[in-house]
Amino acid sequence: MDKYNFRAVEKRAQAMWARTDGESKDAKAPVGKFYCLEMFPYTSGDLHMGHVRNYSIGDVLARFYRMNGYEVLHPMGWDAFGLPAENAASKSGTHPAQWTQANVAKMKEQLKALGTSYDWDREVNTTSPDYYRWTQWIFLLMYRRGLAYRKRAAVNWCEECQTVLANEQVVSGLCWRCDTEVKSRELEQWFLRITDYADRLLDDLVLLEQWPERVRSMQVNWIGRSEGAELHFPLLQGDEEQIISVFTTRHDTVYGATYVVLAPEHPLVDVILQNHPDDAVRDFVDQSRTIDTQERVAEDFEKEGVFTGAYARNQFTGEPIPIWVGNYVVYDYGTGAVMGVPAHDERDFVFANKYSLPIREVIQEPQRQEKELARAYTGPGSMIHSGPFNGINSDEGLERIADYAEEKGWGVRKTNYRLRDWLISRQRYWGAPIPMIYCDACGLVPVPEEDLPVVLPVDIAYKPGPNPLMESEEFVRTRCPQCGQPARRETDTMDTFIDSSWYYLRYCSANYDKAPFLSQDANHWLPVDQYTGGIEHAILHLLYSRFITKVLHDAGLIEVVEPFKRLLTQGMVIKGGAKMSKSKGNVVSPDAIMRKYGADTARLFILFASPPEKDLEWSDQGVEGASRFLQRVWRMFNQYLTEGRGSKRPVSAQDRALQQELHRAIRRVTHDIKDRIHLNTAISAMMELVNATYKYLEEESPCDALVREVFSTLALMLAPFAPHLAEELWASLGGGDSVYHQTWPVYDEALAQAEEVTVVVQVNGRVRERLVVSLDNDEADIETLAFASENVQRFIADKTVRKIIHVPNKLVNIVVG
RNA sequence: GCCGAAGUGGCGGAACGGAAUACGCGGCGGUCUCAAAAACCGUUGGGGGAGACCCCAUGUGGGUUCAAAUCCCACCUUCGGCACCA
Repeated sequence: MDKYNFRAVEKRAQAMWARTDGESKDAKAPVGKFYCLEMFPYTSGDLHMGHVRNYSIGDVLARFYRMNGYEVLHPMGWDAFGLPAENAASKSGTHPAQWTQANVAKMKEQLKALGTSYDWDREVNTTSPDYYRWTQWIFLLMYRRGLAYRKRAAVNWCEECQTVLANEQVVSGLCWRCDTEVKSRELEQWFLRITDYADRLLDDLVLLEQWPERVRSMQVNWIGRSEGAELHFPLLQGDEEQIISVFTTRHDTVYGATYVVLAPEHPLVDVILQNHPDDAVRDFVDQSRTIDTQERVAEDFEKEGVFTGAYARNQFTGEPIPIWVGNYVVYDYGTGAVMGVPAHDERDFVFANKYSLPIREVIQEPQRQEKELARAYTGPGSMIHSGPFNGINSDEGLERIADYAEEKGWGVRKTNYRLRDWLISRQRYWGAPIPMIYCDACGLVPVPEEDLPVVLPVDIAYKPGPNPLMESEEFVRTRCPQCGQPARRETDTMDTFIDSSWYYLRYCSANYDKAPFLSQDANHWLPVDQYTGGIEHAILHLLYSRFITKVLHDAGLIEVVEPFKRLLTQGMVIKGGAKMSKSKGNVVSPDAIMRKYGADTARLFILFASPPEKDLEWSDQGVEGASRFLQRVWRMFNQYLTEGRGSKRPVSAQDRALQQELHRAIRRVTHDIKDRIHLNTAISAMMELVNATYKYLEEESPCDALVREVFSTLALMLAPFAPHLAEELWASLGGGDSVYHQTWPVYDEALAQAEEVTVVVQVNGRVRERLVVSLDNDEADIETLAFASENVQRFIADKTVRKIIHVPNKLVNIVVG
């Protein structure tokens, strides 16, 4: 018996696709459009198993929708700017451009070997001037719209990467790329005003019904909207004009505010120190200011404070209250100052007890027994000691106090966000240059659109160390577009997350050279119907892309407000319980697997082993199993078609049973791909059909027409998963054209229905008998049969029948007691 | 601490109010073979019983229901996000 030769089969199929490339794109009279997108890879050099998983899932969907008559956009490209290219260049002496190009070539070959069906006519590469020209264009658009600006601020600095990082790129105090501890540095940098969009980014999450809950919740956390009020506490001594503003979400407790605390960095601290010089305070402030943010948020960090000697007025009570400086107050958040309400805030309670500050209860805790307050009560309750608000419930008090504060001018309603503006400057070479010019006379001048792209010089000798752009006279020296005088170019490049935050738009008009994209193309294809990629981008890439989409929408360039309609975040590929990594030595190379078993097996295993969104444990035996299944299918076809044992004869019960299996399989495979994207169960449905067919073929005389129907359907259903084998099987059935030019099989509900069903008979919910009866049998007859069962009778015995639950064609439950 | 996800055979997982353990892996037995591999067939949650059958089991404990892996409440464990955020 011949063995299935995957090498020959894959070669034949790929040669055929190369010939017919482009044909499948032109669906005649499409039933609709389907934009099927997978996150494009960073060009690190090799495809890893995570990519194989990602792109296998996407390819199944693209092929499935094509066969279902959709006009499918399934593009691929390269996220190719970035630091690893520079690091590799430092190590090997290859120019980042060369390194990148070589990697693109290799990865593209690997993708093709995997049998993916990308539309390579739309390939994009973020390092190509044809691409980053438009990245720069988008930057200028944002600059014009007041969304790109420079400011001096404390920023995250990674010593290893020699560049600054956005907040999103600092993961628990470490650089997202190299795990180096991030330091704070005071620098002037470019920012994008993503905070202007905080509300919309948060509110529009409800539109993303087809996103995983956890991604949405991560974005909610990240944006961190907090609604409250800013309340004013005028300084009593010294300069009466000075006001301390505090942010609070519990302004209902303001009558209990017995002190205020300033962050050590707060500017008023210095003002107070001038009026109340005190060495102890000075020392405390100086010391606190040097403590690292990292250290400050540590679990065991001791909350400490010192009284400044100054007082402010709580305008609600009219009382003077002491002003403290506290090392736990974060200058970056809110106003950098807080009011202390020890009775109703846990931190304040601890702080007040430590420094013997007065504690005043202003919310009555319902049903409290003890007279003494043992800990802060943070729940709602009736307001007390709160002047005109006594007796009001604190929930309502929030509104009433806010109104009162605004009326009196003692404060305003205020919403705060955790989200910070997006820091996009990078002191790196391998990125898109920020298209700005510094002129001594005119100041900051944007590069005129017609001068784009600002080309990244690639003919310079790359060497490790600081950004070589700074030393490139040729790059830096330019003329001011406004006055024509000599000027300098910005040498910082853009965060590569900008490149990837609009690539899905570029695909729509990949070869258009007058604009980043044509609105009509974008409006045709967007939103992306199905976006597939790793969970690691839950915040970074997905938040930035949503932001850019909204900006482009506001500029009138696109209709959609959200770019990705349905999101699938695939799980990691792990081995031995850990993520595959070189350092752990548990990496399985896709090349090796494809060499040994072929692309179809690699795809099938990775899709079968786990549902897409869960982590997938790699199993060599599982790969064997996938390979065995494909062999089994191939052998079944080969054997039957060469032996030709089929015959024409009247339809038997066995024929009917197989036909039923067939239609059930179509129903399940279709539903599992389309509605649930549970590709593992779709595959198991096909396995069941193959098992049933093997059993059927063991019979004396299989019905030829039926076998051929099963075979051709199987070839069609297998096509998205094992594209090469499917092509071979289709050809073996005499189908001339590619299997992808066929339409997806349709199931017949009536044929999927069995003529005989098993009805379960329960007594008090426990199964006691199974009846095989014809479909839609008379209910009374079934109940008679049920009661006739000896075993059922045993459990009914002398008890009284209280109730009979009858679910047609499923079960009868006899309740006795 | 807050938010989210998940706990099912030896393993990956299926079922997501109506037969728990589909499918695959692994194990066991068989056919073929001098033998092995491959392939094919059968079997495989635990316990009891000669057997018909019975009992127990979906992280733990309650609840709703004729019926719960599935719905509700509480708890435990694991993973992920956020966090002196006022």
